Amino acid sequence: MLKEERQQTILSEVELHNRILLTDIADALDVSIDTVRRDVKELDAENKLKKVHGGAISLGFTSSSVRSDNIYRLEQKRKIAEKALDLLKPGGVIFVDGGTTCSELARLIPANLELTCFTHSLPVATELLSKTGLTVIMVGGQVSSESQTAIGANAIHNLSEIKVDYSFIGTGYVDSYYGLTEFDWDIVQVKKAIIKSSKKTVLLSISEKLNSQHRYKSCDINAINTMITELNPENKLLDSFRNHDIRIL
Amino acid sequence: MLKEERQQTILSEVELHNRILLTDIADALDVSIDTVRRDVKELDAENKLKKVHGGAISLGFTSSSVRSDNIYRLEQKRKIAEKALDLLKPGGVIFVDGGTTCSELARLIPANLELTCFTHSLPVATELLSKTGLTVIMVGGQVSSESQTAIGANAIHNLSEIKVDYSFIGTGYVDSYYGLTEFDWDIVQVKKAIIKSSKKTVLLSISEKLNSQHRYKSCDINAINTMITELNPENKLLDSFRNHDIRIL
DNA sequence: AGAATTCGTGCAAATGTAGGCAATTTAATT
DNA sequence: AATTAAATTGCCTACATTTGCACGAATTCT
Repeated sequence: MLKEERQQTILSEVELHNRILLTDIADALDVSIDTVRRDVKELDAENKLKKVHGGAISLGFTSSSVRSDNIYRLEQKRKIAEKALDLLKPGGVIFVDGGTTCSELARLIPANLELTCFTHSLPVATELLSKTGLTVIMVGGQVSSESQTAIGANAIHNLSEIKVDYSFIGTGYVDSYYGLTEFDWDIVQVKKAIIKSSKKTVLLSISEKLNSQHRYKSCDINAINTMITELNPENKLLDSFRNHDIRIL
Repeated sequence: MLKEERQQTILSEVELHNRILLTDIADALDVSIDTVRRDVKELDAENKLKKVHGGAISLGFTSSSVRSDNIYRLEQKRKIAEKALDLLKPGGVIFVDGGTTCSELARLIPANLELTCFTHSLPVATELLSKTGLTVIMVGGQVSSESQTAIGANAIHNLSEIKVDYSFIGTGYVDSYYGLTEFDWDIVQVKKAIIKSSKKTVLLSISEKLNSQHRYKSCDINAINTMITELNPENKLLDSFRNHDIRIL
């Protein structure tokens, strides 16, 4: 049997079944496992498949990091996300909300950090999946096409059964007097559930949202333990939030 | 024997068998290995075939022709998905499994069809969200990075609380005797739960997977109500599935 | 934590490759 | 027809690749 031929067979098997064992292939092709191992190593180097312990898996599954390119105020959001990273500790359990800022946080989480991440956001979950150290748990429920997050009674019920160390949430509007508010009632219900299932809640918000409000209220401002904006913590714009027992980063 | 004639023979052998061994050809044509080697070298230079260590392979057979970003056997999968579309009725409630074939189904569902879709697959959910008529419900749970689907006890529990009209599932391996089998134990548990929560189960599988099996079993073959492959329903390859009360499309 | 796989490296045997060389065949020219 | 030049072929040798095995290290499973 020719080497090329063998590698082609291996590739087909991987594409067909998504995953293969070296032992199975060695058995099927009647060559030693070392040979298969070497083949898989080569194919991996050529980016034809992904080598894993004991076998190989198809690339088609693993490689998808989707991001819509023009995110509003991306630089500010990235700055916020970077500050939030400091709160992450190995072995921690966190919740990551939907929205572009939280997605940016998800993107910046180091791949090797050992962390358990809950989320109800499809894009965040997808992003987090590329990090090897993470355990990702999707909170299910009806998915809102607008926010791409699970909402509704089911999601809220699922949230009621967990308790995380930190939740990182975004908000539509934030005001030191009116607290966190939203345009959408369903979203508000979910935010409430998230906050309830968190020991500490971290708000990620660009400064542009400060001192704005809308019709439905997620929580009072002092339900927030830590607030992160792209601003310097001493910035005047944050003054009105200082006497609320909130840590400002 | 003329050189031209010999090279022609080599070429047709390569086209016929996709590959040849230098030793075989030398033997068959009763010339020295060196001569064959030189011939193959020339043919390779003329791009008539690809020379490899120990022999030659047909150009159409080379791995470089299979780019990894297009899905394996996409055309066949699309054909399957199109057949599956006929089963969808307005107002129906369905479950869509993960995997490339089911993703293709998700992609082809008409945007205006009024349908409630459950899924435990992140890519499928994301795909379905773009259709306005659909209600999408994500089944939550720990997300497997390999399959990008929710698996584990939580997902299974969530599945236990629903009952859908049709579930469209894929499988790693299918055999008329051994039934549906998988590589991964966790996946099997989820498939079982999916089947249990469906009134009818539709299997989507490309014919290449027929008559293959692996170690863990999802279900007997007659747990499947409808089986869809890219083949014509009358195809001989499907014969072994006919006496199992399965509708074959 | 202990057992069982799996991995990676080095090694040796077998097989395949490239290039030089001489013998033979083929083609062309005188 | 004889001669010469070119091409082809087979063989030989030195070198490269491939493959299976052994063994300690690393990883995963229970």
